Amino acid sequence: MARPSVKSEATRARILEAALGVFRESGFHAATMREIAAAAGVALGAAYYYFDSKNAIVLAFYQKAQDEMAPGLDRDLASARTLETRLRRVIQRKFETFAPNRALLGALSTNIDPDHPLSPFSKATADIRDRDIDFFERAVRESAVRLPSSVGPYLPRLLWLYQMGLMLFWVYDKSPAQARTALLFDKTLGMILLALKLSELPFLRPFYRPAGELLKALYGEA
Amino acid sequence: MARPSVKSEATRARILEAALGVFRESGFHAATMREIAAAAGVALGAAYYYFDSKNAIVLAFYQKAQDEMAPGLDRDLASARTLETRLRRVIQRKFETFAPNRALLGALSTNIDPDHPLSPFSKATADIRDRDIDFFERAVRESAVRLPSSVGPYLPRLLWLYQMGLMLFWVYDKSPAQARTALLFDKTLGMILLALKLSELPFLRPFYRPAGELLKALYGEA
DNA sequence: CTCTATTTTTGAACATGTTCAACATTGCGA
DNA sequence: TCGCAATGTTGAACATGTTCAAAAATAGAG
Repeated sequence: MARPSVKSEATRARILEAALGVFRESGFHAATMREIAAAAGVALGAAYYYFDSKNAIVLAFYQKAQDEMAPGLDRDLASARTLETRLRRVIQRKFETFAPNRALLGALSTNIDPDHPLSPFSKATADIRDRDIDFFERAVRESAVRLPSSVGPYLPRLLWLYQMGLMLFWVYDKSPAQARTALLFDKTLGMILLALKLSELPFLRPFYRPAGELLKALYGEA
Repeated sequence: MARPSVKSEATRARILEAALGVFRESGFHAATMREIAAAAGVALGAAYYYFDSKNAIVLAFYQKAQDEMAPGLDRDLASARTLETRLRRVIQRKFETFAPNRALLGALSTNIDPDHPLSPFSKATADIRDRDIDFFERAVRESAVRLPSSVGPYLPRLLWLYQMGLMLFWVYDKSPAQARTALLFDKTLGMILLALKLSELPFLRPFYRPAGELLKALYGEA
């Protein structure tokens, strides 16, 4: 009974690298599994031995990126106290991590269908998603900010959603150096934080109450 | 030089109907062009003579639905004055129109990639989109509501985006009778209208100013 | 080392979206 | 009515994601 060998791992890595290369070269769609296999120096079938599908390769890429990103995120969170700085750093790091493969990220996040394997909302990406949300959980939990009880429990998931939207915008942002995304990020983050502060004003109760009710109904108690 | 004959139109319609049937039966993905052609009683190639691609069939479906929806929307807008009622009716009608093909709509809106033909943001869907936005333009323009100048010009597009999000949520809403979507619709529409009213308070300037700046930068002057 | 079970590798085969060249039908001017 | 150009129809052919049975390499027990 042979255990996963070093050689096997190397072959897998080689295929993954080859795939990323081909993806960068021709884009996710135009890239063919035959090209990828050829670039990795293996037969077509071998690619399928290591990865369930072309989609699965993209998932593996994201998972790897997430692994590499984690220590940096730990540092980010360790060195900042205010919620604004914490969020800014966490999201900024995601941008930086994926910058070299910005286009490829499109293949992963282009699908909204929760039944599609590559959707950010699918079961196949649940692990990835939970790990991602966890960083926002930490960003919120250990920060010195008073949260309205109506949104508090849902804030990490909402922030993840917000950041997901930003990433989507970024992936397809054709402005130089993705300046539009930078602007969107800057302004909206400010607005979000201001909205959280304003939620303490009794005056604005009529606005925040339905939001709280809605979140409770959609996400459940918890 | 023969002009498009009645017979030709009939064949096209037959293929479209057959396709919708197969889509409803097996879902967009599982449906094959060969099935569709067979169901329509034509050869595979004929389907491609009338529709550029499988995707194009979905576009044709949406376009037809839009045509059928237009008179109703006209009536909706003629018979309501307040912005809330106008928006509620317009969006409600879209839900009702697409209800029988809710799942199929997923095939159209699942993709966010602006380069994907079936994306609500693509060039291929620009006509459809513009017509859609136009209804929101009318809903806003002829209504008796004071709009903050900072968002006014962008409101139709923003509302279209909002409604797009609702439709997406709805398509994948697995709750009985899509009750969750109904709740989301009800609460968020109320919040939007309240937000528009609150925008007149000088007190909340710090919140609305960045929003206006952002919209101006992203959408341009206009 | 030898043998066997497991892991890895291979490429043919299959299904399906799409293209295309050939064929059939139709409309119309003469 | 005849001939021809435009329109409509056909199915074979192709590319590509995926499956699979068979072959090759490998590891470990004896």
